Amino acid sequence: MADSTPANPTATDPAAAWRGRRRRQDHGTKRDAVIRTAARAFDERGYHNTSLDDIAAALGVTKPTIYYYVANKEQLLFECFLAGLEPIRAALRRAEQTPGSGRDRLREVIHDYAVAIASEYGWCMVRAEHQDLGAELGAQVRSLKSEIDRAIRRLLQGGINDGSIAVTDPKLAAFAIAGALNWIAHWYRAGRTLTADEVATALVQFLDHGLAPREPRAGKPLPATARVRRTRSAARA
Amino acid sequence: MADSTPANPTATDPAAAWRGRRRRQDHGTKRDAVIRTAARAFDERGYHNTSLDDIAAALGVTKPTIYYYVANKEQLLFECFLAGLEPIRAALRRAEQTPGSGRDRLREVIHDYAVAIASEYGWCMVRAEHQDLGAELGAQVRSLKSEIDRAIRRLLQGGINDGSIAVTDPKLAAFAIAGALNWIAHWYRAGRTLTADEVATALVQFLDHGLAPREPRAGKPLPATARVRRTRSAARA
Amino acid sequence: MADSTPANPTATDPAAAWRGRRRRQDHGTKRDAVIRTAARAFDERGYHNTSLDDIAAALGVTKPTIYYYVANKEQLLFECFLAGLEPIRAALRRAEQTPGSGRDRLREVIHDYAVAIASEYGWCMVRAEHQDLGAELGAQVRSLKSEIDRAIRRLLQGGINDGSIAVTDPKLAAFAIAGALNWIAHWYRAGRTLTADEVATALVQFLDHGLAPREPRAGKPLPATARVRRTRSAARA
Amino acid sequence: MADSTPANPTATDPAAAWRGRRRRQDHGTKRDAVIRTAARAFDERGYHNTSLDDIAAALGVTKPTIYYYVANKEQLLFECFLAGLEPIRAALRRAEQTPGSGRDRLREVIHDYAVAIASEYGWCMVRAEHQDLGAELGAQVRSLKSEIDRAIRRLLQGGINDGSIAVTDPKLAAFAIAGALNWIAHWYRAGRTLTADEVATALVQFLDHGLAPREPRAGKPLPATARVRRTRSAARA
DNA sequence: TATGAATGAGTATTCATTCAT
DNA sequence: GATGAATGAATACTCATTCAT
Repeated sequence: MADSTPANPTATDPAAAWRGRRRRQDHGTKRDAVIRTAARAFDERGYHNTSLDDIAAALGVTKPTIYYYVANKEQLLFECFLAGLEPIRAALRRAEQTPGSGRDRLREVIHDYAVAIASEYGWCMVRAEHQDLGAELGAQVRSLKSEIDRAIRRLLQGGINDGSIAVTDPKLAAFAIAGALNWIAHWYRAGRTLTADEVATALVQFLDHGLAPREPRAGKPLPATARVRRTRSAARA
Repeated sequence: MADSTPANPTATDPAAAWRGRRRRQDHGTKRDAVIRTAARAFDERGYHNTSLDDIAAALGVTKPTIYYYVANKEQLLFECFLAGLEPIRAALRRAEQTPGSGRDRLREVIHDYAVAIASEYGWCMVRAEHQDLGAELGAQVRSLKSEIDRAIRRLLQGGINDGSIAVTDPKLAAFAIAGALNWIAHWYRAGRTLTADEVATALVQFLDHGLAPREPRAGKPLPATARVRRTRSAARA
Repeated sequence: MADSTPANPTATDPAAAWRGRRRRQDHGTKRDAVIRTAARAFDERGYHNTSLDDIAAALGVTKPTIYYYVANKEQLLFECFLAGLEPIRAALRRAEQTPGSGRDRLREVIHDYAVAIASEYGWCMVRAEHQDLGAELGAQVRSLKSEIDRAIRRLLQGGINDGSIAVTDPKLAAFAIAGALNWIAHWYRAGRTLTADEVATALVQFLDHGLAPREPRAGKPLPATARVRRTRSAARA
Repeated sequence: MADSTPANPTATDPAAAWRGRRRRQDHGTKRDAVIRTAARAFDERGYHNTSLDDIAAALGVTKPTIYYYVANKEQLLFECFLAGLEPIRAALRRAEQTPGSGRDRLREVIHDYAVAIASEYGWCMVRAEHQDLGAELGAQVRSLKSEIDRAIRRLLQGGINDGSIAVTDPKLAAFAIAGALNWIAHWYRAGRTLTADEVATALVQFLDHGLAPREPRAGKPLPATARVRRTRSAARA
């Protein structure tokens, strides 16, 4: 699912996966193309308003072909979810291995989380209904989501403990943060005014300070270096 | 749609609207019952996984009866949306006529907005897909939603102007706030640990200050009186 | 069903039957209004595309009211059929009591038949499907229609016997004549260029001579007096 | 749609198209079978009294299969119409390229038209209601029908000009002729006493001369050769 | 690998009809 | 006489899924 190779034609045009003619290894590429195309279609039309025929058509393939790559529609949605979730989990793993105040580490996570939600998989992660996944996969999704929720609460608690964060109710704060970030999937469209990175940065700032005017010496500016790593290929996608 | 009468049996058990035997005037009550029941069903199972038969069954009525009260399923979803939206619009109207700093007024709105989203109509307002409403109603919903977005931005700007609010990007701040609040529809279940009012209050606080530790004298405590009006019947619904 | 009274407001505006307030006798008038309105609706939209609600709406009445006047929708179509058929049967009765050559008498019948088909009941007589009437009424209609068919064949045969008519196959000739006349229900709209009487006269002429050029002395002109009785109120309706 | 091959089993038993096992190319045959079966069902029970399940059952297939071949029920009716219309249009094309008096050419057309109406598509061409086709297809049908009407009027006018035809009003004559022929769809059942060709011939004769006794030398007999081409496979169908 | 063809199951919607008032 | 409210039954249409090729 990773398309870190910047020059990956199937990332922007998944249907291209069926045009090239290099036999071997194609399977993975094609499967990714199926999933990515599904994610886009779900995002545009919603899960139930997207038929497998729609997805097949977008891929320039026929419906049964999709079944060659995924077991069924449910599975397809699940894969979209996983694909989108991975960068968030990576960010959390990174945060756990990074030194720094709870607040700084949380800010990092928030930023990367925001970028992930702004991806084409945002819809599948945020707006897809658990009921559409059936008992089995639905439970898996729920579990993955709550794992993330717990990780964020853990970061919050860490910040509270080290004095870098002050929130009264970490559980609700986690929900608020998640909400503000997940909501990106509702309004953000890539290619318009803002890049994913800009959105992420602005949200970090808002969630960091809230509405209240900053006191003179508060909020020592985020060390510039910390932001350098950003600007991944996905950021502008 | 208003169920200000605290002792309204059909608010908790809409099917009751068909059990009483006072013929006339029932029409409005019954229609409300249909809409409320639909909202609950959509919330539980999602729009597409809820058949009109499900709703009819929940009401103890047959399917065509639903068509006696609303034109079609789309319309039904739309009515749920409107029913849920009304308290938010009322809160905004109230805010516009209330004196006070932009920040105080926005806090009020945030609180009431949160309570509204925690209602049984939350799902319909937040999670329903515009595509499911068709061009006509979809556009109406979009327009109503953007009206609210603009109102919030206006409050933010007011606060920025009067110095009570400090956000760099009011547009993104509005999205963040809306997201944090709308997300309630994803996780809140009435009747569990928290009341809607508690959730609302906690979110107000978080959005007010963000993660940053409060500086000594900052955030003069919200005058206690301001919170008095709260605790409406809906708050615990 | 007869609206020979020229000044009958309910003939052109059946809904008027519910506006007047003369209690007694109204029943018949209202029933006629129901039937006439149904006939018009069936003509415009077809039987299956016309709901009883449509008819009720056209009458400014509610659906159950219709059931006060007719047993059911089938019955309603049947009544329309009967209403339209009556003038044709009258014409046939008249022909049987009229002296003259078979050809002259048939011409009379053709004329009146044409006018009847051009009425608002034309559709119900010609285009309604027997299956829509159910076994019982369907059989009645079939029987009435075949009665008319037989009467026409009898007239033809009379003409053949008295030498005024020359057709090889009276059965097929009867079908051809009926077809030419019934077809009026497909194309004729009252109030446009032609009156029913003009159409009738033209068809009489065509069926009388066919395509073949008339021989010098053939077709002694129809005595002018014979045409006088024409021009009934219905003719222009 | 052409079943020129006399030994085409699917012409009489469309369901046979699903029994053979020659995969490829069947598509067209099967589609024809669907249309032909629909035409028969509509003829027997009427459009609205025929469910797609009925048609599917007659084909020994399930309902969705029908949707594999046609877009919807409307479309199905339209295809029946087209299938039936084709021979008529062919006849008109032939007439335009044939020398001879207007009257002779019209007689040819009348004959072929009659045979076409006597086919299993007769009902769809003549009795189907335009409203059942929706705006789009309804307009197409209307246009095709009026094209035929105009062609007949043109033939009439040609005959009038060359003196072979004498009708006062070509427009009404065209309606009368069309009516006499279309009416076949109401009364003719294949396989009973008369063949389609016999009916056609009789109607040609009647329309040619009308009721009036033939004058001694009028109506030079139709050259026998002209009738030779007749007797196509469809004639008895 | 991919597809043409088929189907089972489901669902929104319509409407004639009934009946208590 | 008339109506508001309700319902049973029917039906077009969709779509995920399968399978032989």
